[in-house]
Amino acid sequence: MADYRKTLNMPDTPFPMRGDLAKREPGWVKDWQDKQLYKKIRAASKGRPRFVLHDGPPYANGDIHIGHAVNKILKDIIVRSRTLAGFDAPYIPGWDCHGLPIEHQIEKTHGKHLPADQARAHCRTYAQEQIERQKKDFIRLGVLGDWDNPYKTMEYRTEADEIRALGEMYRRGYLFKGLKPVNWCFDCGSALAEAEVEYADKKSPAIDVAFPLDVAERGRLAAAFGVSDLSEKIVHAVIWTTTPWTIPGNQALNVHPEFVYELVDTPKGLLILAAELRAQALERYGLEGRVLGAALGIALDRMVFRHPFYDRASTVFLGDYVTLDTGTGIVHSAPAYGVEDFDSCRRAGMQNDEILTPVQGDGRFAASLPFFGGLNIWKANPLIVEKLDEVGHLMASGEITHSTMHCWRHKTPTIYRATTQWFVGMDRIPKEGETLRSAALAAIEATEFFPAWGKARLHAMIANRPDWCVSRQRNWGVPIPFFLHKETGEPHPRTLELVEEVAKRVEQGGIESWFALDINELLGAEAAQYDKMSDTLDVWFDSGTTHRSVLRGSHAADCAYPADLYLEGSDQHRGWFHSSLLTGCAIDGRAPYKGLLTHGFVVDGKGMKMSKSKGNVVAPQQVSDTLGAEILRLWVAATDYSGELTISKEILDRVVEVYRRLRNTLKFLLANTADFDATSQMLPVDQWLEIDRYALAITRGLQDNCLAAYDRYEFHKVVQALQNFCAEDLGAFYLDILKDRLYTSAADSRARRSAQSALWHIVQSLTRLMAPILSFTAEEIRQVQGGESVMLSTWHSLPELPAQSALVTRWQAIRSVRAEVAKVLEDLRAAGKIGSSLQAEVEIKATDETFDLLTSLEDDLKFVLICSKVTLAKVGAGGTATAGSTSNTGTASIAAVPTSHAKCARCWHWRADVGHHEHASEHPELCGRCATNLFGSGEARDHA
RNA sequence: GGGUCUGUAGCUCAGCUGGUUAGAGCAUCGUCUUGAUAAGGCGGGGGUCGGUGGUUCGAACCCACCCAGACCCA
Repeated sequence: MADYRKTLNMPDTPFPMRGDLAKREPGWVKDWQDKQLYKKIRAASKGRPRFVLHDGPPYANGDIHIGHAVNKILKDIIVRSRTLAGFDAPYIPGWDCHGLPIEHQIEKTHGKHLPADQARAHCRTYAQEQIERQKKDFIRLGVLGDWDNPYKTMEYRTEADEIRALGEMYRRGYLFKGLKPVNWCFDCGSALAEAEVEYADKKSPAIDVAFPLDVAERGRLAAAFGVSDLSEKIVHAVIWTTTPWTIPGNQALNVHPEFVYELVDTPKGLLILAAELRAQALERYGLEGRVLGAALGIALDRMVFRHPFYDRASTVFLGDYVTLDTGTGIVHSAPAYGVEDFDSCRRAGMQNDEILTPVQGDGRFAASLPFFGGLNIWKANPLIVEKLDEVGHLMASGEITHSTMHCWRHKTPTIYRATTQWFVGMDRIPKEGETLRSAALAAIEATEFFPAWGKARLHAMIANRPDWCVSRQRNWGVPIPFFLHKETGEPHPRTLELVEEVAKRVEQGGIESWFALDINELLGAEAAQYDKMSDTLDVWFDSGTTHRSVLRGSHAADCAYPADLYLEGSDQHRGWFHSSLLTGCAIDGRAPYKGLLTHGFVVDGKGMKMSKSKGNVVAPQQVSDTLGAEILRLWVAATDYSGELTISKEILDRVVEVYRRLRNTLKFLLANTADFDATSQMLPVDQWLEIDRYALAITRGLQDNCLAAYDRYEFHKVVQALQNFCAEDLGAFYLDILKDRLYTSAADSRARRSAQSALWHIVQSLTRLMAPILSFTAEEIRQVQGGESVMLSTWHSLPELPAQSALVTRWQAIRSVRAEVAKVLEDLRAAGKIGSSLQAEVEIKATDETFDLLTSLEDDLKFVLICSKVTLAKVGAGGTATAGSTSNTGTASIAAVPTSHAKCARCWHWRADVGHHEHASEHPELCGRCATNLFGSGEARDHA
């Protein structure tokens, strides 16, 4: 056979079948940076409506993990898709720089006893190093943004603006001083964070103490226990404690509302004990007892007892936290020295100023405390036991070795101690407007949530949260720059002015300038009456005020307020979404965002969370280095992130398959439009063949779907749509049919240029639709085409097409018939009668409607069905075919038989006119259509 | 223990306000092609819709409980 291959228009493109992504991506990334692509996009977008996605700052500690990658990729997809949608969508990445984890990191490497200013200096340097490491990894993922000018919460200006935000909240009356129990180390003389507490064994006294019933309550008590007569005996509630030093601070007793308590007659009077612990307790006291009555804890609520040696009340409050593990089932409560004690007393209505705080920061009782004033609490322990014995309220005394909290620096025991802290009040009435809680709840209503359940989650949290404690006793943080009066503890009357003075200094020299500030410099003669606060702000206050320090501060020119969107993991309902909402409502009376988008966490293939110990961690760097960041991006996009995102070897393998399909489709499109010059060879749509117009119609359908999905941030629908389009609409249908025309008709014929016109538009549309997700590949396509970055364009504008929906309906019907034909051909193939479908001739008997439909395609029907010959016949309903294998569709009966003709050496159709045409003498192996396509005026085609 | 979610073929996802034999792509198996070729076409197999009860003429979809998992609290 002669070789006619070189007479065909074969596809040709430098776009490789394999992406070789891991190897080539770093080069592309560098190229984008060298060309300053982000800046170019900014310039090209200038003047368009702005869309601001405000970056939630990752914490500047540790290398990025898969969760960071998901977050940044989602943001990038949004920024890119909004850019392509015609917005000016800046992206200013940020970092959260202050806080305990960094401070700890410095303590680990430089020791635990560094002077504060040195520690701060190390923290600043360390944070910057971490930022650089993370930045490199983020950029590697293909994330576009202003990486040369990110925001950092440790930027001097940002620190200053945060202080101003605090001042504004103070001015509006949301800040107040209150008490809160914190871990306290006497050797540090300061509060400890959870992470600074270690547990170690300690020997403590263990004592049982009797609290006498207030005489006024005897009647109520008798009734509660169902006892008619207390026979003038003294009644005691007995508690057990390992911290005698807390007895001077006792202000209440706690019982569990659902436990059974008994009134027990003993030689030492009537004792109240939990039924379950009575026997043990009596044994400890060496007493015999007789149960007089029983009552549920709830019956004892608010019953008043007396302090064992001070003349004051100790009232019973209910507490679910009371257990029956040890002791008596009754717990003594010193609200200043225990978290549960504090909470139960506050819940019962005790005010801050009612709470007794006899223990000083140095571990000694206040001088004014009767009996024990000035004593160190540990030294006072035995004296307190003695005192209890002396007054006759010590029921038992022993020792216990148990695990208790110790300072990680000094290895000495720590205590809970109520200290003065600063709070943002949720329910305080501000100087003007409503409470912060109601303002925040209203702001939630005004916010759009993706997905919708985020609203319920945030709402529940805001509705139930306690006041926000914003003060911390730390070094590496933004200061609360207040001066407190030495006697009253109240902030200076000119606090607002002073805050601005401090802010100005911080703007110049960072938070360090506050810590270095001499109080005399700002207060002059008043200095002697005031203390300079040393507290810093909760780091959530740092990131929570970026709507002011960044959106309206350092990056105001590139941003807008309020932001269109905040996007973070679902944990941020209690984090950044939450803190930003509170500061936003306190400062501006509204949320700093119009919309909130949340994504789930990454879990392994079995739905379990990732952990080093389980060995199921997938590192983004490793995926980038093996499969390519593009695969990671596609995985993120293909996953419904509203729940958990699952990742595993198999899942990534499947994602690679999706990528290959998309890539190869684009390769085919590029290869078949390589010789097509859109500016000079593009045909107007009305000259296109019908199937090409249909292809345009479904491309528009795809684009509409994808744009709507991008608009709703439903990227997995984009991926699904692109994949189905490439596989079904293009690969299995349009392109399969098109190959004959593209390859065999004359290069510059209308038939071929029509196809190429459609393909060119499809490439334009697809390249941009995939660009937000497959950003590397989209740019690679642009390079092959010799154009500028795809990110400098907007969604492709497809040509207008009249009667589009009728066209789609019509071809949908044709495709249904085609699917039936394919089954018949498969039967023939399975029977070994044909190989290629072109070897078959098809006979379709159709009812009127289908007959007319197929007839309208004229001779081009055979191309649609990819067989060499089709004959049509009209039958009435229920008509059957006779020859070959058959299949009934309801509208047509289909038969297929192997052709009896010869195969054309060029177009591979099997036709009667092979060797029978005017050039047959020179080209006996060609068919008539190849002869006219090669030497004549070309084959006439209108439909396919 | 509380709050907010998730659970449909091996994988990723559809499945509208409950209504005929639960869909798609990928993977898998078979096969064709060798002019998208470490590609492409065609066909087949594969699901007790997490489980159990209930409401209903009818439930993947509504209700209750249970199981497994995620995030945030306690």
